[in-house]
Amino acid sequence: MDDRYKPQEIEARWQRVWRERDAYRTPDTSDRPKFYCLDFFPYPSGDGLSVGHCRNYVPTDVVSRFQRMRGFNVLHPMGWDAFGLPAENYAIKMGVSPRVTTERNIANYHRQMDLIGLSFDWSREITSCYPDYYRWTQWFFLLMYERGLAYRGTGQQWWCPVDKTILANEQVEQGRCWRCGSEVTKVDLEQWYFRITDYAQRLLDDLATIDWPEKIKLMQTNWIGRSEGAEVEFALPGRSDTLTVFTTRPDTLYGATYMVLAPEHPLVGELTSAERRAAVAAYQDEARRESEIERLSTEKDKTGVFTGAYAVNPVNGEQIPIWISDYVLMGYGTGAIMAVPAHDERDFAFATRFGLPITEVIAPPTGAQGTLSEAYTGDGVMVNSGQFDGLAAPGAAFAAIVARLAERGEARPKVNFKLRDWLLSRQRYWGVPIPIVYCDACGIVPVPAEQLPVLLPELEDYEPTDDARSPLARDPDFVATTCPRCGGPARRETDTMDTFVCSSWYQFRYPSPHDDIAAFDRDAVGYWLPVDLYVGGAEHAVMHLLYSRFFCKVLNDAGYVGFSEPYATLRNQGMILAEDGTKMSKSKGNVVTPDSVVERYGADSLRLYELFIAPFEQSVAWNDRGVQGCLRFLTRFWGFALGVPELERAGTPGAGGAGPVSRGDGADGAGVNDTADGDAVEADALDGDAVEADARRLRRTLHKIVRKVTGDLETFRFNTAVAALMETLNDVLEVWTGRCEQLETAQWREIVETFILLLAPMTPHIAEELWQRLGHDSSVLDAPWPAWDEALAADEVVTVVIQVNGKLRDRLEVPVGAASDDVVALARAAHNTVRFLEGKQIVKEVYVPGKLVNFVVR
RNA sequence: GCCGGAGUGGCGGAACUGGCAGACGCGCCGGACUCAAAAUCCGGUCCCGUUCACGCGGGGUGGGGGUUCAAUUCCCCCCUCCGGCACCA
Repeated sequence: MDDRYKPQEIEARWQRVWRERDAYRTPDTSDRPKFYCLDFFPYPSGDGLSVGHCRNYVPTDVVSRFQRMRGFNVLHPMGWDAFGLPAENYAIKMGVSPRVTTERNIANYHRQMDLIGLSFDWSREITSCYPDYYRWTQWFFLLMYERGLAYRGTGQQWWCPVDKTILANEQVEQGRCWRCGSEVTKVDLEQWYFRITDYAQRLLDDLATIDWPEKIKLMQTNWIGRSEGAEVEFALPGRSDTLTVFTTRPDTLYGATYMVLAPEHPLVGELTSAERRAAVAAYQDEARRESEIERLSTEKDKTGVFTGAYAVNPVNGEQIPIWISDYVLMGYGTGAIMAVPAHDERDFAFATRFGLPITEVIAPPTGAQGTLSEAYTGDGVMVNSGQFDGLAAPGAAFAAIVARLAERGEARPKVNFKLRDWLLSRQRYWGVPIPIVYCDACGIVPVPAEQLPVLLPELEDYEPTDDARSPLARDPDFVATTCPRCGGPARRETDTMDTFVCSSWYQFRYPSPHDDIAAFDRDAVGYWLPVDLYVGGAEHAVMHLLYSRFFCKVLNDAGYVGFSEPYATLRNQGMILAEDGTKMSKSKGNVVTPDSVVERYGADSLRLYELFIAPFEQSVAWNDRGVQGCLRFLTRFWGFALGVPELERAGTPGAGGAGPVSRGDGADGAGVNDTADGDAVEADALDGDAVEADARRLRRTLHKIVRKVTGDLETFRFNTAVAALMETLNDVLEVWTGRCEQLETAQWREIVETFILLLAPMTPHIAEELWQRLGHDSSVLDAPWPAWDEALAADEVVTVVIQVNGKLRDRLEVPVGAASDDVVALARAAHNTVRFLEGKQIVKEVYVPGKLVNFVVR
């Protein structure tokens, strides 16, 4: 047998063997505890996987293998979020069906995942663009519809002029389309929504029950945007209706000196006086034309116009002018505000610009200002507020004012959320058809579940249009149907669903991926879910991760599942940047693929480096030379591992068993090297002779590394696990190459086999190969994870640091548990310490057992 | 602007509860092997000073202050970078 380490050769061989043995098949039932380990649902892009994607897949694979060795029944599946715009855009450009390119991309992803040795159970593969999957996506839509959670609504919506589709709120970032980056505009359209706002409070509350990164929880909390306040009615002179505003500071009501409506507010037309009509209409027009980027800019000066109308402040009966301005948003609260310039920065800027009165009603702790140079938004005491003067604000004042106005029905406590309903219809082809039919007689009719799927037809022409209609609208065979209710002629809905709908429920599909009577098997889902470990990038914090939680809660309410959070533990991997520290991108030509790395260094070295490169959650620049370092480590381990059976065959008697072996200069030299300073002589005395010391030391090292790697894998500290393995191998090889005959062969075997087991989750191919070469018939995949003995891992001797006035002066080796008086006495006499104590008075002695002695001297 | 996170050698990083700063890896320097190169192996590698040398001393974790016998770690102020939100009343 060739004894050189040839990673590509053994990796290809074992991958074939594992495939033939179906080694990654997860049984549906098992006596073992379950562990569901899931990666974010990937979109199979034409660019294939980069080493950046591996930063996600390698750690989850390591955890899956680790948990399997620890006795869990592990579900580690993979599938494809296969609908979406890139394939469709490519189809428009090249005339190739998105189905064809998507399948090609999937095949490539699958190949690359196999190449790096991922242990997916491919029998559970799911593909969201296949009818056997999207049939159930449509079923979920019907479930939402039945429960009153899917509705059609009109309103101003985000429109991406490049992708030619409507976008949900979460999918617009700083006024730009999350996918293509072009500026979005607003259009009025009737669209389909999911009523996620009904779940706002629960989506917020349940964050406390899940083990997710605080950063993600915070982002969701901010996105949901709960704020407590009150609704207050302002009377309109000469009219029977009132103007309702939402405010979080009812305690500032006496300072409300004007009101502002959003330009789109429905009452603007009616309220505007004849002489202001032209100016108001011009402003509304301007606001409508303005791009979202311009409108959202907080830099620009406030703009607005007076409507000529007035409202009555309910606390003091004063008439205050009503303005319109684009700084008030129609989509939040009531689209109208009471403006309190003295205590709100935006109102202050507006009032200053237009010369509106500013009345101070909250005095800061330093006393009332009289004239304000900026808005005071802090806590204080009410002033200029009639009977309420002197109340603490907002604290007591908030409740007092609301209670007083509530008596007359002019105010009520109110909680508002920033979260909006999820707009899910898309005017594009490559998505799930919405299972709805429009009948002239019956109106909106859902397609009955037994008639699903509504199949997505193949088209000749995928080009989207500017009129906000899906390309499906051009296919008469698709559009024309009969009404499921009355049997009369009807038209199909031609919009498709946001692909985030597909990915909101896929985690329920893997336990029963081929179920053709339900979206999922309840027992299987009851066994496997919630997902125990979910891993993906932080960029989906308020999109997929929010939608998916919402779906789970709806299923819970509908009685399909007994839990309301789908992902118990979430972790976000850091990004891998190119070697120059910039983002990897095809256009810059700096993408590193797993293919190129595997070709040069092998999959195990790639995997090891992905783990070693940095803490899991941290972004970091790629460095090919780092992979080289991992290959060196594996090569050195390979040589050692093969040397052990060789030693066994040579029949060299072990030193321990055959009694102390006199080794002359070599052993002495090593001993001196090992315990260079004089203090260490004591340690040797404890352990008996030097031969025995090596055996004991390596046994301790071995138990320590098992403890270390186990703990690190449990807590996602892969980088330090790898570093510790490298360090331990260095220690082991020092004895192995210098004086291997000092240990019994049985101990060498124990060391090498334990090492193989520790490496198995991270570098499965080399582990399996060496496991076989060491004489095992069964696969290392099913070997039990090694245990450690706390007593054997415990140190016998510790290094105690000696400080004088906090400065390091010397070190001392003492037995664990040595009496503190003895240690301090030894420390005081240590040869370097003495120089610093001479002629000084010791005012304090600090002894931290097993750690350090500090003499404070004067 | 607001809310988070992070600043440690030439580079990636380690130091888990306040207790030896720089583990491990890369790179670099020197050496061995080689006709040569690659690979591999051995030694060195935070900065300054001092010593023939083993050593020894001083400084040092973005900057400034503080608490403590002791601070990369805790507190206050400031600077820089990254991420999120962005007129949400």
